[in-house]
Amino acid sequence: MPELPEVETYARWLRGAYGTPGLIGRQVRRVRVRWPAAVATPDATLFAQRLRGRTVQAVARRGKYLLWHLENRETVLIHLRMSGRLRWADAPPNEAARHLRLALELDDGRWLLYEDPRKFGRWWLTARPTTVLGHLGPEPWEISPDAFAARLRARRARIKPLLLNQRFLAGVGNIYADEALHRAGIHPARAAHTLTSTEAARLLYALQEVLREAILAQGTRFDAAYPWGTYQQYLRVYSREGQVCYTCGARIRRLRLAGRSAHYCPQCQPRVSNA
DNA sequence: GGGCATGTTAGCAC
DNA sequence: TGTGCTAACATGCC
Repeated sequence: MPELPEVETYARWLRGAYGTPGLIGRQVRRVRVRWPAAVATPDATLFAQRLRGRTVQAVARRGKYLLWHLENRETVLIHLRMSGRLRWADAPPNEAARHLRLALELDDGRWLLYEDPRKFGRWWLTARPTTVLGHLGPEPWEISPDAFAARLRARRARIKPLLLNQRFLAGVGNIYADEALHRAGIHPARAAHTLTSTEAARLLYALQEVLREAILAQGTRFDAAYPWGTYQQYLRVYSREGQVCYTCGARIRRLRLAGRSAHYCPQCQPRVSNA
């Protein structure tokens, strides 16, 4: 579920924003792995051994990954995928706790719980985070409009699935891809190389704006999978199939592209160039 | 029961 | 090599 704004919100929360003490400076006292497959590397037993006693020096984000930099130069990486979530608890997790996959006790007595109903999320502990992150493309604010336009010209894929490709661009998921394409007036099935440089620049700015606004809103809350966020009230196309476009009054449509839903306004986002 | 889901990857066809 | 399609991962919701 979480895309860049939701993961960024988690990173800020783990740094102690939003009124709860964070993770910075805390030592991990105990590690309980309830679902060993949640740990990608090393194996769950080794992961627990190596993480115990470590101190978190900094929390960062890259794309949709959360990063904890430890005092021994190792890094914890977490990808929440579709349904992973984190929360604080004051007591050890109940043995019957449903969906609990991993739990950490800190030196201040609190527990950080990782729950993941669908079991898609993964944790890594490594001295070389680039082995996990190396494939990621730039985030939308790490590329110039000219460079972005040039990369689009080199691709024949349709623009919407391309925006979801983390090698091409890091951090953009289904919600914000749809929202940015609508804001830029670009049809999701347009071939990337047919975008003019004007359209490419408009799309890049739209991505930056949508993500920045969503971070300010602490992300988008749809169900129990993500506890915060108010951006759902600003969505203009995502999950609005059949409803009226706020811009032009046409009915929002849904399209199947690369196995994912694409929501768009047929009037604001024509199939031909809109430069 | 069927279809859907804020994510990612592998295998295969073209 | 790039692209698209399907399945897989595993579960819950409508």
